[in-house]
Amino acid sequence: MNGPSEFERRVIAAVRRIPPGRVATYGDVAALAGKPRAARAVGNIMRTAGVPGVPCHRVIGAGGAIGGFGGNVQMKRELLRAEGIEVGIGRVRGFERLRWRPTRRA
DNA sequence: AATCTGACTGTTG
DNA sequence: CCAACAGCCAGAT
Repeated sequence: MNGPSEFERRVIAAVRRIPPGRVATYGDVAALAGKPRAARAVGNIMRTAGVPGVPCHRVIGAGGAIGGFGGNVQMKRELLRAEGIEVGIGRVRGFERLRWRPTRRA
């Protein structure tokens, strides 16, 4: 059984070092992993990994799209709010959108 | 090895 | 401002 690939490990490490109260976009994490264009792959890893201790709820879409959270988007929003990030409800390509603006570049 | 999928993103209409 | 389309990427089947 193959362990996590280097890319996956890098992505997890990047997400892991996102400080509380701060967030990063999938593109930012991808860039930190060395592939600024692999935002989609990052999302896939978040979806499959599900590693405890990784604040995956701090990773959001570039336009403020909250993405997913095992379908518990509400919980993800609550977690972000618990970290002092007030979010509003909007709509970005059919997904929920946060009112706050991502830092763009961790 | 080829094909499909999707927690993305930027551009167009 | 919102919806749809196209482009890109790594992992899974």
